[in-house]
Parts: sequence; structure tokens; C-alpha cells
Amino acid sequence: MRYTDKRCDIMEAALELIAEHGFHGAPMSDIAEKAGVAAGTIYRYFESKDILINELNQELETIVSSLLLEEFPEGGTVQERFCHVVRALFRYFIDHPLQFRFMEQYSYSPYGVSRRRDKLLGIRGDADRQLFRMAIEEGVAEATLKNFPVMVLCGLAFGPMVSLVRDHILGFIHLDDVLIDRITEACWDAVKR
Amino acid sequence: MRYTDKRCDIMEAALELIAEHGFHGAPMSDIAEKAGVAAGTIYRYFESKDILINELNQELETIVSSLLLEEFPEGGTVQERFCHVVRALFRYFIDHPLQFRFMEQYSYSPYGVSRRRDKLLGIRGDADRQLFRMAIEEGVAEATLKNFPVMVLCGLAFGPMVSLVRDHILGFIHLDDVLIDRITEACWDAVKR
Amino acid sequence: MRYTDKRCDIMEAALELIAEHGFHGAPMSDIAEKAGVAAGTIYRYFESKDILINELNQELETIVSSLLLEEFPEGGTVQERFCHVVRALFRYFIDHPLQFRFMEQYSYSPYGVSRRRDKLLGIRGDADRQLFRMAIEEGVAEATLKNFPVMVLCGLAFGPMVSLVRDHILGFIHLDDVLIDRITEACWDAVKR
Amino acid sequence: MRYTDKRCDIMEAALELIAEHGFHGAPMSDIAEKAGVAAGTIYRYFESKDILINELNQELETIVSSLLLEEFPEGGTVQERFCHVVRALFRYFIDHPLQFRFMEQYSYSPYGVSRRRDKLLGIRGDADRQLFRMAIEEGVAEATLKNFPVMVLCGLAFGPMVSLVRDHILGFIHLDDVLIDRITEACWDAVKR
DNA sequence: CATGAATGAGCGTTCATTCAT
DNA sequence: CATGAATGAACGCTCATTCAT
Repeated sequence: MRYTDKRCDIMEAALELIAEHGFHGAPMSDIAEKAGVAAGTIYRYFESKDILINELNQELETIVSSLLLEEFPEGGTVQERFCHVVRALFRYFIDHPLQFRFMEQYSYSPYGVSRRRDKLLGIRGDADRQLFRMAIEEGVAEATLKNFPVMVLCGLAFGPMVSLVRDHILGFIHLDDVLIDRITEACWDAVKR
Repeated sequence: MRYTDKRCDIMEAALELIAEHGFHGAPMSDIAEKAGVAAGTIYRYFESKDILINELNQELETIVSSLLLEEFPEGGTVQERFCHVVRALFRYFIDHPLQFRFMEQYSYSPYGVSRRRDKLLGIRGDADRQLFRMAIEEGVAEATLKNFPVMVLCGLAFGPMVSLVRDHILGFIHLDDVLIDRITEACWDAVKR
Repeated sequence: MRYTDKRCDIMEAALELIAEHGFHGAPMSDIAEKAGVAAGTIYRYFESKDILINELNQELETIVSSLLLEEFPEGGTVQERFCHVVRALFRYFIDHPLQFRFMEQYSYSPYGVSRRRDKLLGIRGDADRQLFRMAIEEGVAEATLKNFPVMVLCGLAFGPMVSLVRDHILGFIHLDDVLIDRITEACWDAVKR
Repeated sequence: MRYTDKRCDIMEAALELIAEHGFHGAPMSDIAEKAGVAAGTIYRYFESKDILINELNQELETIVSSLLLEEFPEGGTVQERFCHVVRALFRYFIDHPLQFRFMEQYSYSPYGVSRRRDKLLGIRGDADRQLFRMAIEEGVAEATLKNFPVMVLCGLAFGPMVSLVRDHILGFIHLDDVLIDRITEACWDAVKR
């Protein structure tokens, strides 16, 4: 028996179906079938559909988080750190469209809103966010960046990425490494003083 | 007479409930009640819930479209035209959070994807988009803008707006006219050569 | 129009199935089928299965209550009033075995316990209970009855009835009017001083 | 060895949970957990949940039966024997509310009905019942008791007890030894000629 | 045209029971 | 013998849609 990790199977099936059809287009029965388990089995691993969805999102966030920490240029300039994060997210999501579609849907649902609120209130804080936030605050302090609230600078940094990754995944544009680098530079132009 | 009172009532009720509770948190019966009509009556105006949602989105797009055409500085510089559009969208959505929440949900759902595809394939095209596209193509041609595909420039222009309007509506930041103007300038920095 | 045909059909079907098979042996789908309606239709009349059950019990209590008030010998002796109630309950339940089986199950379920508690706390009080209670208190005061708490006297009065009606319905004994009268007298012997 | 530790643990757990939450509020998994065994283990001792419940009831009946035989005044008067049984049941159930709640639920469920039927048809007969029955028949024969069928006299004897023990357990009244003795006397008044 | 009662497929979830280990 | 993960039928309930009035 090679694939005995049922929990993973279920999460993968959920990821795929929800990414493709949305939360409501992915009934537990379909998830179970795709995961190769019985419907009731899911409930041994996740108390409810909501909890499955939340845990899946949390796991994806953790993966993204650790990805950003890898090769993070901690001693680099503000620009280097800023562009590292933007570029890394671009590449990760382009390589992982299901993850992107899922997280996108999650963040636009009631789930995401309350989670977002928790994070902002400091109830939750990931290391990667701290590092990025510090880079930004440093940039503002030393007048490398425009004097905006952190959240505005985040919007300028990630807004285009979200929008463009989506267009890429839907096939409306094609983003290659060269283009990603150039777009990342453009985002830097938006925030730099 | 296509746009009767009842039709409008239904669309308004749908807008409000869907913006607030999502597509699946807004049953037809609730929409009917809020609109002051019987459940069956909705089906005289809209063949199905899906069609209601699609038509509602279309109407909102039309409204936004005509808004952008108003006071469009047709003879102005590329920068003037670009910033007009960004700023106008910022202001409209901040003043119309229900419309924003609805369109946001729509665009992240399966509905939005196919619609988007239609548009790009030229099946649908709004006047405002033509004007904005022309401004951008002009800017690229005259080397005012960075040499990116139009869609990338759109991402750089509107990505931050979508992200920041959302944060504003959720109460995470407060956008006033001064800040909007400064952010719009920052978006311009991203796209200008 | 509160008591439509369908509402009655549903209540009757529920009464019959629950009396026969218990709360858990009577799924909503069976009730619907027996009532000749679709499953969803039940929920137009009753918010939930629990509420259906509670309303059914309440209705049966009301019927029993008004039955006891009919021909109640208000000016009679304590004995006359006591025996009227015991005898009337005997006869009603023997003629209405489904009602008996339902109420029996109800009173032994969590539903019944809290309802009972409410009644005793005076949150709910039916006219018939008041009359019976008054007769008993009068009997105790004038030393016609043994000096027991009211509840003990009720136990002596109704305990045998519940037990014997049940045996009758199950076919273990046959109660006719003569026997009922004699048993009622025996209950009187238990309570009288 | 038929009555192993595990078997007892399971029965005790079942008794407690069913008494408290009813048959349907006591899943096998909960019973297993409370008994400190795996869910599957229960099925080594009991073929099914129904059988577990039936055997539990049977065991409780046996315990009650032997209790009644203890100190049974075999040579005493009919009254002594009658009152002994009534009083002993009162006391046992007041001291063992879980047992009472279980047996009550059992007897009002489909389980209880068929069991009752078996008993009356003579398929099952416990020694205690024989003794009580004999006392009653003797009383009827010698005209100490009213001339009722045995089952009616049982109803008069035990109906009040069941009703009042229940009220005691639910906290609606408090039965102490003095009150129990007096109530037992009252039951005797009901059956004696 | 408008109504709203009725429908029934489909949902998330539970749990008695099985069986490979 | 004991385990507990897995099963899947069955439950209570929702809601988009229909149609007799």
C-alpha cells in the first residue's frame, strides 16, 4: 500500500475540486470519490467541511510562507528584499495554479475575511510577513519608499501580481521569467520614492 | 418595456444580498422577499439564478463603463487619461461597496472566468475599455509607457485598486481623496517608462 | 387559515409513525410519504422535526385538556371530580391508542422532561390541570384525601391508568367500561383518607 | 468465564450513557470510549447494539428479581408480601436512578413491547414474578384483594411507583423512607378489598 | 402576469458495523 | 482476541425551480 496517507489524499482532492469548481461546486461526496475514500472517512480527519477548507488554506499559507523565507536576502537592500518576495510569489503561483485558485477563492469568502482580520489584529503572524513588513517599514523610514501606510504599499506590491497570475492561469497572457522580472521592477517603481 | 420596476427591485435585492452573503448565502426566496415579489415572479424576468447573476453583473459593468466615459479627458495626455480611469474606479467603488463586493465575487467565480474570456476574445467590448486600451497603446507607441502587453499594464493599473478598495471596505484602511490621488500617482509610476 | 389540510395530513402521519416506531424510527421521508407530500413540504409547516413533534404533542394535550373540561362536574364532590378525570383519561386513551403511544413516548423523552418542568414551574398551565389540582387541594384541606403532596396524589391517580392503558393497547388485558369504573374506584381508594 | 471485565465495562458504559441520553444519544463509539475499549471490541461480546441493549435490560431485570427475593416474607400475609415488593422497588430505583431511567426507556421502546409479550406468554418467567403473582392470586382467592385480573392489580401496585420514582429522579418531588411507606400503604388501599 | 405552495434532488453529516492488521 | 480506520446507507434539511390558481 503506497498511498495510505488518506489525510493528504483528501486535502489534495479538495484542493483540486475547490480550485476548479468553487466551495459549493465541490460536494464532500465528490471530494471523497476523488480522494478514493468513503464519504464518512473525511470526517475522521476533518470535523466538518469548513474545517477542512480552513486547514487546507492554513497549510497552503504555511507552504508559501516557508517558500518566501527560503533564500530571503536578509542582509540585502530594501529593494532586493521587496523584489524577492514579489518575484517568489509570482513564480510559486504560476507553478501552482490550483493553490492560487484555491487561495484566491478563500480570501474572497467569509472564511478569508475573518482570517485576514485576525492576522491584522496580530492574533496570527507569520515569520514571512514580519520580514516583509520590516523591510517596508525600513524603506519608509529611510525614505527609500513612498510615505504610505504599510497596507497601501502591500496593495501596490501584490495587487498586480494577483491580477496577473490569474490572467496567466486563465490563459489570457503568458508570464515567463523575463516578464515576471520586469513586472516586479514595475511594482518597485510604484512603491519607491 | 424591459426595465420595469419589478425587474429593478429584484436586481437591487440580489445585489445587496449577494454582496453581503455571497451567491450561496442568498437564496432566491430571500431575494424575492427583499424585492417584495413572489419567488416565482423572479422567473418571469430571469430564466434562472445564474442568468440573474450574469445580468446583474452586466448591468453593473455598464454603469461603471458609462461612469468612466463621463468626464473622460479624451484630448488629454496619456497620463491624464490613465489616472482619470484609475481614480474614477477608486472613487466609485469606495462609494458603492455593494457593487464592489458583488463584482469581486463574480469575477472570482466560475461565472467571471467565462465572461472574462468572452471579453478578451472580442465577443464583448465596452466603449470605456476601448478608450482605456487606446490610451495605453498610444502610451506604449510613443514610449511614455513601459513596453508591456496591454494586459500587464492593466494589471499594474487596477491590481492595487482592487486590493486596496477591498481593504477599505473591510475597514482595514481608510482611503480619502488625498490618499487615492497619491496611490493613483504610484500606479502611474509603475507603468510609466 | 392555520390548519390546512396538508398540515393535518403531516401531523396525522407523524402521529401514526411515531406512535408505532418511535421518534427515530419515523424519518421525515416516511412521514412525508405517508402524508402524501414531498419531504421538503413538511418544512413549510414545521421548522424542524423537533418542532413538529412538539407541536403535535401540544395539540394532543389541548385535545385532552378540552376533553376533561367537557362535562367536568364543577360543583360535585371531590370524589366525583377526581373520578371524572381518571375515567375520562382511561376512555380517551383506550379509544385513541396512537395518541396514547405518542404522548407516552414524548413524556419519556428529553422533550417531555423539559416541558414537564416548565409546567411545574407554572410557565405553562392548562385549565384542566388547574381544576384537577384545585379538587385535590380541596380534598386535602377538608381531609377527604390523604395528606400527601399534590404530586404524590397525582401519581396515585394516574400511574395505574398509564400502566393499564398501555397493557390494554398492547393486548395484554381488555379494559371495558365496567372494569374502568372499578379501577377508577380503586384509585380513589388509594387517595381517599 | 462469561462475565469478563470488559463485558461488564461495556454494559456499565452503555447503562450510563443510555440512561442519560437515550438509545439514540448513545452511539456505540461513545459506549466504547467510556468502557475503555475499541469500538469493534463491543461486537465480540454483543452481536449488535440491539442485542447489547436487550442483554443489559435482562441483566437489570435479574438484579431486580433477586433483590425482591431477598428478605421476601414468604410466610407473611398477602399485605406483607405485597408491600414488601412495592417498597423494595421504590427503594431500589431511588437508589439506582440510572437503572430506572434505562428500564423506563426500554419498556417504552419497541424493545420492551415484544419482551413484555414474551413474558406474558410464559416464554420467560422470573421467580420473583411468580412469588408476587402467587401472593396476588392468593389474596384474590381469599377475598383480601379486590376481584381484578392479576394484571390490573399489578397496574394498581406499580403504576404509582413508576410515576413517582420518575418525578423523584427528575427532582420534582423528594421521596424519603417515611413517604415511601405511606405511598406503599396507599397502593395497598387501592388493591385491598 | 403574479403568486407561493409544492417539489425532490442534493447537500453535509452521523454512526452501526466490518475487517485487515 | 483487540483494534480503530474505513465504510456507506440513511438521516434532517435546503433551495432552485415549477405550475395550478
